[in-house]
Amino acid sequence: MCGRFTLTIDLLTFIELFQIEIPGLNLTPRYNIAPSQPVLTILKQGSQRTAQQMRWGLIPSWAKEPSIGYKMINARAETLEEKPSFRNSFRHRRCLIPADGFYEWRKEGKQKQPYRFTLADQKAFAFAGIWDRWISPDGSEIISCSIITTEANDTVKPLHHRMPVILAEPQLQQIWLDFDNPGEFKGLLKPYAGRMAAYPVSPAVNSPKVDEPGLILPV
DNA sequence: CCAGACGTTGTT
DNA sequence: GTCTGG
DNA sequence: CCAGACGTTGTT
DNA sequence: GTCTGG
Repeated sequence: MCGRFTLTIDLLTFIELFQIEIPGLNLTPRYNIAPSQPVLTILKQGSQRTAQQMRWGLIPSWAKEPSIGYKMINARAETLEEKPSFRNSFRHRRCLIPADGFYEWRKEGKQKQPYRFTLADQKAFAFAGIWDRWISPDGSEIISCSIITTEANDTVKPLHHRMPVILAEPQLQQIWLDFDNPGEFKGLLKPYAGRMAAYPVSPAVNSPKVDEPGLILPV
């Protein structure tokens, strides 16, 4: 599962890691990115990469109401090829969603204790994402996205049985954007096999309105 | 044929 | 309990 | 994901 | 838009 994440890197790191320069991009560090908010994504445009702000929570093009997006923040890797809401996006509209951490919660007594997960080296990575375009009755457009989930790996398993698909290697990220043959992606949508780190953080992160550096400090 | 759903997570 | 908002 | 709202009537 | 249920 993935319902909250972070992206705290600076612009130079972003350019080096994702091989894309976006004129005028203001990469404000984010410590609590929540569903329904705009997220920074990377997609392929011809042979180039381009960046696009999207709403997190995929609204299928045929939806009558945009509120359906609140239920579409994650898409299960196991059923991507079948689900009417995701299938065409999976085939034709994949994206990378840069991040350097994500949160999971565990009930501890009556409290919900949040934990932050990162790669062991703390470097930024990308979630595998899909997107769609929705046109409202008045003609305005919303581009929205969903984060793919898979089984949890050994680091996440103690907290939850699902985790987002993490693409850490630039080569895998490129394949995710490029493939047009299903055989090429099968290996990508697996629990992350590299080393990760996890630590408890302040419950201040529970409120999606809070977005400040203290949220990623260990408690 | 038309009507109605289309999703995930977590909890029981 | 369920939906919307962030 | 979690937090917070969830409604109508009538009055200003 | 496309699939499932009736």
